[in-house]
Amino acid sequence: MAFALVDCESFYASCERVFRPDLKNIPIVVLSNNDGCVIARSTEAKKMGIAMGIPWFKVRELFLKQNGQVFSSNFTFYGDMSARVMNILEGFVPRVEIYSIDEAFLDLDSLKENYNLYDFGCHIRSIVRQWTGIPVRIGIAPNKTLSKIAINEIKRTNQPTSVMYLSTEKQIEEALKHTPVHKVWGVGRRLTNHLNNAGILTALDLANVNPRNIRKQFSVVLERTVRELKGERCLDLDDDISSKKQIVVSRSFGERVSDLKTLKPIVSNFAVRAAEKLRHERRKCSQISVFVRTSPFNQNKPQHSGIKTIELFSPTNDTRDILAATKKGLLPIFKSGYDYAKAGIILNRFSDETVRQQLLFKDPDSPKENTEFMRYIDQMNTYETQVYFASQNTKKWSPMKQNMTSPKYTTNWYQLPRVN
DNA sequence: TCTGGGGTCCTAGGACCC
DNA sequence: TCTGGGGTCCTAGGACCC
Repeated sequence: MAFALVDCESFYASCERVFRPDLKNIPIVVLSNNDGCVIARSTEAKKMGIAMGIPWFKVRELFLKQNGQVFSSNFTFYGDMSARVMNILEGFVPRVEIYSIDEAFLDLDSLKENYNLYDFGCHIRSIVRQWTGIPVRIGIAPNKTLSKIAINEIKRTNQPTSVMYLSTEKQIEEALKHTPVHKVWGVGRRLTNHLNNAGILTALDLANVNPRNIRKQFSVVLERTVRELKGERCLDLDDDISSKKQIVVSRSFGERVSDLKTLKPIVSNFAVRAAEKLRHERRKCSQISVFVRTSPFNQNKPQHSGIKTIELFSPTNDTRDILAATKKGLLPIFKSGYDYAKAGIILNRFSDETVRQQLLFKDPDSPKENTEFMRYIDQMNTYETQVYFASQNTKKWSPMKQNMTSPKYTTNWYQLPRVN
């Protein structure tokens, strides 16, 4: 009984390298939107001491002086590369859970009993590398939490094959002994403090406590973690793609926004994008939240954050309904006199697209809901937005600063790589 | 000067019901 | 005048993840 965790090495940085072989061995960092902070680093950049999440302005000088290469984030490209990797993985076993853009869990229980899982891992790794150019690590263990531990062990010991199989109790114990408790999946900053105070410093310490006591003192969540460290399987694979529960579209602004006239079209853009995502998932939603907030880093300026949730009479995925609700939600939370730094839309309460609720009474704001109509708009906008809604900001998707983006190598005909 | 975006799960407490 | 106890559902917020 085992799960495998496949984890792409420095994913965004590796993507940038696929079509730029000249960047081999060169430190690479990828920045968040607005070129705000560092969200990915190649091994070389990590060695330079560039921390994850650090604001770019703090390390810029040092990094460029040492001939580092920097990229603005290019999520269209990374998303496409991710889909290619996941597609390959889905060819190996029937049950795959795509956990994040750069990680997937594989259920290996369907394989024959005498199958050599370690060799299988090496095979997967070499195929993914050959077909996509992306290097992956593969951790194999009896459950999800331990497969995460296996990945950490590959990093810690610099395992040359990048594959590790924790099968015997002795191997597991050895790995746990070397894992500080804050590296355990599900143990964050708060819990680390509490656990350390209680004398629990390593994953092995945590594995040796009584799960019932942990539940009483902490939570069921941590109890499950403890049980998994002991080898029990508490977390199953979730390979149901329709199980998504919410869709969020939000951005920080490149420049602060303080008037409603500017804010409205920006938020409308978020709503349009959220509705597109919802239709792409073939779902409808019946609850929409709008939020705005000032920058929490700007302590000497007045702070305000507001969220308004709008309930819909019947589920919809029509952009016009979502725009109408967004407008209704934005007005009560907007207060003038503040410099807003971020806003967003959250869609909740999903149902299947085919569900159509009949209204008992005809409501004056009755939903516009026209699936066919929206389908045509989506088709026209597949590659580039051609049709806008009147309330949108047609110039830019949001006021965002981004200057160092690589080409959309794999998704745009005009940006294909050239061989000279 | 400059600090991401998109998710999940759990819990406490309020509203409401009988 | 006196004013219960037990339950469910919902929401906001916290903690965590990549």
